[in-house]
Amino acid sequence: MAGVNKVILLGNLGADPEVKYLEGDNVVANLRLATTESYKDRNGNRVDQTEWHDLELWGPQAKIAEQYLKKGSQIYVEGKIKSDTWQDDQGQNRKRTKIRVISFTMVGGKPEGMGGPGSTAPTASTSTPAKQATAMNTGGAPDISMDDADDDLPF
Amino acid sequence: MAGVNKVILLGNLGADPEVKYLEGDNVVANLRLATTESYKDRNGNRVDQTEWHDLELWGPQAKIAEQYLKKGSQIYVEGKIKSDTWQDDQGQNRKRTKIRVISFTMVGGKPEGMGGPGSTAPTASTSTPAKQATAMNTGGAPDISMDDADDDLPF
Amino acid sequence: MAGVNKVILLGNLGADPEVKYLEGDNVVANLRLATTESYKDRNGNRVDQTEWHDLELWGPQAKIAEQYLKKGSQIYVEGKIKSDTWQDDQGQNRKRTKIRVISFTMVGGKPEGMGGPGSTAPTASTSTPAKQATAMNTGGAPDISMDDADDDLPF
Amino acid sequence: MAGVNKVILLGNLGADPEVKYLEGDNVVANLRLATTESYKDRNGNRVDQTEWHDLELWGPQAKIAEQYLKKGSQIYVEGKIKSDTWQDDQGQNRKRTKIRVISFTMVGGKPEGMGGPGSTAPTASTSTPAKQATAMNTGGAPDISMDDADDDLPF
DNA sequence: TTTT
DNA sequence: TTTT
Repeated sequence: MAGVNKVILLGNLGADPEVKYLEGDNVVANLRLATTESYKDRNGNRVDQTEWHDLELWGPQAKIAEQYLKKGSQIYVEGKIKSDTWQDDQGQNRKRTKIRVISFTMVGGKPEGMGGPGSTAPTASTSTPAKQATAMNTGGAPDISMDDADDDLPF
Repeated sequence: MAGVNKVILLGNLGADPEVKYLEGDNVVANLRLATTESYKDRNGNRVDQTEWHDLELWGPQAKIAEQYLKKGSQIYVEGKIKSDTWQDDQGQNRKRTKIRVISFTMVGGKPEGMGGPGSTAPTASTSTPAKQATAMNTGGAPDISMDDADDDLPF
Repeated sequence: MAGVNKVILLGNLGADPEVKYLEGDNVVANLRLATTESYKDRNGNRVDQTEWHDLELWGPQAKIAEQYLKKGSQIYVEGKIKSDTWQDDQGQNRKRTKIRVISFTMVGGKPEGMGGPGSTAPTASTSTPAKQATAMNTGGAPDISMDDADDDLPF
Repeated sequence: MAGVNKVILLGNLGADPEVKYLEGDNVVANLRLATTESYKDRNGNRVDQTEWHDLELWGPQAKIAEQYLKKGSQIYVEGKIKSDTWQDDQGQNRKRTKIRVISFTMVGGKPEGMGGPGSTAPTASTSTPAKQATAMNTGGAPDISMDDADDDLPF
């Protein structure tokens, strides 16, 4: 049935991306993203509330994340909620929820360590012409709008 | 820092709302929402993938949900991701993620038992006049756009 | 530079789709969508405010719209804002804004005239196997999640 | 009827905000926002496509925009589509579409001239204590999540 | 556990 | 011009 499962996040990475290269050309990156909201409590005091999100990126996006993102990077993300369920050692049902990223884009300009000589490897755009070039042409700040609908990923 | 944490869902309820009346006028409703996505696997076979979401509504929204929603209802939801973390009996860190609903609206026409004179329980609108009226005045089909930003809820 | 231009609509069609078949296999459908919002004015009177949106769909989506949507259909839409600018006869700059639909889905169950014998033309799924089938397999209610990023449309 | 009319934009201002102070305490700000999308045409050449959006902000938001935003600022915006229709001199029906901003937030760090002690005009926070403080407390980078649903604006 |  |  027709359904919509959409997540939109804007926040900062709490750590560098964790990237794993799997067999069969697959790459997965895991990111920790903080979204912070400020509000006033009933006494008028400002309170910051931070929510931490586990993001998962696959394929070319994982590589771009590895290359350009690091702790503190501010990104805009579109994705969907995805949970894993399993039984733990005690036979209890467990559930873990993460965000499967559909697209993301860096905001707020280039990361500090970027733009220096050789820092944005010019070979990137030639080695993976179509999608990697996307990142190169924006001057280092990856602008990723590719849809992963056809990725046929193993889950 | 400025952050965005937004969820948009369109799906069907897997069960009737579970509503709890708490001390101090507070009401909370929990909903189970299914969003189903269809795609083709690498063999061209159609696969349905259902994600189950735990929704939480507070105050007037909880009452409207109790009044109008039931198993099978199709709703559009805006909310935000919210996790609880705690330690279980074994001293392990646990996390549970749910969707705090900001606004929702029923889609696909009125529920079957609705629309006749007096069919919308009059007690609901008297207990919380202002906002409940929102639902009443649309002829029974709740159209809820109220923001809960000022609810000053206990979390 | 990285940008986001996203529109999310849920509303009803004010008229049947207008479909044009162009040279070179292209098809375009134009829809008029109403989104209605209810609010209370300063006197506590309920006011309905309707916004009309011009939607534009291309290719397989246009055909699915032609086949399944009609005046009154309730749909959920994701798209982006797109304006045309030109000079009119008086040499004045003119601008027209429409929504280029990325994906849409019908909500609220099948249209009335659907489901009967022959009503969901079986030839549709064979003539455009991959994407048209998406609509067929949902039993008539089109569930369209295809991205049109690669359509390479003439604008 | 229940409807959804939601716009999400991430882009840069093409000019400084234009702010008008109206009778009766009302303030309105108009912004020009560019969202740029990159794609490859059928020859594999990268093409940048920029869409310009007319944003309209009212009340406290207009003042915050005036105070903190300027040409080039990168902002994330949520709003809704709103059109004005009228007849021009020739008796022709005309339509102009703009985005009524519900909330916005600056991205990419503070503006350059900001952050020092006293650098954020203290008069702003006193004139509209509650909401302006939102901007003050984030260290100058306005983080605005207020809903304008209750503004009861003159349109 | 929903829906088509 | 839709819908409730």
